[in-house]
Amino acid sequence: MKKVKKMKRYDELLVEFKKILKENRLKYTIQREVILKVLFDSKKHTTPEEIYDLVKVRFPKLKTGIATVYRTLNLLEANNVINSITFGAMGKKYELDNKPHHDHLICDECGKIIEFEDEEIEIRQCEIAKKYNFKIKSHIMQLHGICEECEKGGERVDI
Amino acid sequence: MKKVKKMKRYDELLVEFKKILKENRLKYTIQREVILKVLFDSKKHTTPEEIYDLVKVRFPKLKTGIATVYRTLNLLEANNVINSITFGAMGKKYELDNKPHHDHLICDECGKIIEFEDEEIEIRQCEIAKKYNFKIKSHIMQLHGICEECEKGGERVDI
DNA sequence: TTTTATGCAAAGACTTTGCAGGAGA
DNA sequence: TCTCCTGCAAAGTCTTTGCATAAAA
Repeated sequence: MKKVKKMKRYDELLVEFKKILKENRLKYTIQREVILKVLFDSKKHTTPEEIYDLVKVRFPKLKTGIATVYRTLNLLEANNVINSITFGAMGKKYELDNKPHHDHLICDECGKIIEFEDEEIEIRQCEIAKKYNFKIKSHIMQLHGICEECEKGGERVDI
Repeated sequence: MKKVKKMKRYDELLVEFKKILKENRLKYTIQREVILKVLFDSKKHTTPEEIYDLVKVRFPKLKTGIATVYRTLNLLEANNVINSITFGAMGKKYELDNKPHHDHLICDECGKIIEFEDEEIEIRQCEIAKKYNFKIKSHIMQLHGICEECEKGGERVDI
């Protein structure tokens, strides 16, 4: 039941990604790799628009279109290389599926996201699922509220 | 800490809604009530489009525009009369905030939503929040997977 | 050579907004 | 009367799609 996920290095991730491409008869392109790289380096949850901008800044010679970003994100998500998370009005954000399972504390004031893991909750979730004969594949848990800094009147932080 | 919410009758809900309108110097209109009524009667999570259609079917004489539906939903949500929940690609859905706090099991196959309550998880969430000095205002927990019927190869159900 | 990707621009889906007329307080 | 609402249509977002060209296999 318990699946421990080890943080992958970038080269491992790339090998895995190329394998997925091959299995689906898709082609390796520099745009696809660059988007993966940007996601790998991003330590936060990132919107398609932000990814597009990062690609333009870091690889200015490569003319990458926003459509390719969307297409690649959909591809990566469909193959479980990345996850998406949707906040109220803030839209969809992506992160690499490259760390142990975790959930999120989200500050509704500054938008900051704090990640945490809690085995006890995971266990309880399995029990609940069992009660309903439901087979859990994934879950989303977001605790919304006000973070310590905002409570004290801190500054605005980027997510 | 523990706030037990009793299921309200429609007349109680309406009184509360009128109070909110008054407090915000907003006007009572038949469109606003009708949208609230449709939400009250709907036992499922409902999209703006569905609410719009229901209003047209149930109150055909009233020419209600989709813009009013959106405006009213935003108003109701801002005043915590309704909650919204966002599923992956299925868009935003609303439900009356009129039952004890609960979370959702969501079948990725047929889209069915099963609601459940679990005090143990709520307690654990408070502990986690305390650890991060985070003040929780609300939370979202969705367990995604396959429901019993779909696992057995059941039929498609509307949410 | 064959197939799939890409960028661009156009189209789509969903939601919000501006406005003039209409309804509530 | 004065203010807020409404429907309509137009404008905004965000995302996807069609197409001709370009790049990978």
